[in-house]
Amino acid sequence: MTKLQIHGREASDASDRDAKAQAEGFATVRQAHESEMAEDYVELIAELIEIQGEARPVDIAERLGVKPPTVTKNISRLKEAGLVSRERYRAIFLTPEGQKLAEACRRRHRIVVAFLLSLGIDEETAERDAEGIEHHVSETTLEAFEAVVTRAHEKH
Amino acid sequence: MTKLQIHGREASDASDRDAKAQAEGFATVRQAHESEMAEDYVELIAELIEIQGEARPVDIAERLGVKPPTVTKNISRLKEAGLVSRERYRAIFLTPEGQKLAEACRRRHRIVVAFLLSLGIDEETAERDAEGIEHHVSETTLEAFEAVVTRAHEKH
DNA sequence: TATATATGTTAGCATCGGCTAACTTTTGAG
DNA sequence: CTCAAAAGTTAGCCGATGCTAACATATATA
Repeated sequence: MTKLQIHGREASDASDRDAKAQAEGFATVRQAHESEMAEDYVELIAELIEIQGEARPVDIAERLGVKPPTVTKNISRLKEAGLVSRERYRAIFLTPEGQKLAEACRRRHRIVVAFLLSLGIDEETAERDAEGIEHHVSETTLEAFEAVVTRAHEKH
Repeated sequence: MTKLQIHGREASDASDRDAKAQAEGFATVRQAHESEMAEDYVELIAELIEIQGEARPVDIAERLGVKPPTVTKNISRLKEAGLVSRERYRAIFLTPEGQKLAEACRRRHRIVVAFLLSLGIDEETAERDAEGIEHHVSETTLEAFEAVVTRAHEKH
């Protein structure tokens, strides 16, 4: 097949690689979206257990801004995924795996918020943006954020 | 109703406000997700028109890492939304509104990438993370990013 | 110009994560 | 202890965004 055709694709190897890398990037974002629900829930459940001693659907629904049936449905998905344990009508607990994920999410969240604050962004915006950004930050970028925060603290 | 009950919610006004703010944050993230598809498509269409002279479904599919029928379906959604114009089996064009959105997205994308690079992150990771992050960056945060990039450039 | 191949569309399906309405269970106040 | 209200669940709906299989159209080359 001849190269550089007008319609029949395959312009060059370079743009093929570009396209592939781009496609992988979008795939990564789509995967991140799939785990966002789980991450948001376990993070919130850990938070609620810490401040209230237990996590109940009604509180989760209120804080996520969704209705109780949505929470019920998603909690059962998390149970299937092995992240939470629970019996009908009872409070929700994290499995060891869920705790591990929650801990990682909370660390990441803290770092992203601290990083945004260190740029001079106001607290409310920092929290809001962090909520969306945190799910899309690679470990590499997270470490860079952490370094900035540390440096900002050193300069007190 | 008495306050600070074990089961009957309403712990305090402060935590009520917290919960509300948190819920709004999650709502913002969900809204961002709804516009992500449109933003990714118009951004990519503008890019393809620039580098190839036209945007065809096959290229969009390849670069997004999805199958052609998905592109057909989403393009028709964008057409309904008034962002693209097109006739069956022909290349895709952006309406003035679509061009405006594409331009805003590309500017935001450029800033986020430049910002991550200025933190010392490698190009591939910067591109990958930017793809996910860009949809969740408020104008406030974007300006802070821009300022960091500008300062980094000034330092030669 | 005829036709094989590349491109594009349609139809039909699945999953995810929202919702409302209606029902069940738990809880706490009287 | 009873029973009303709060909390939780179930059933059934919707829209978004993916997919495959089958079909339609356009294009380029023999």
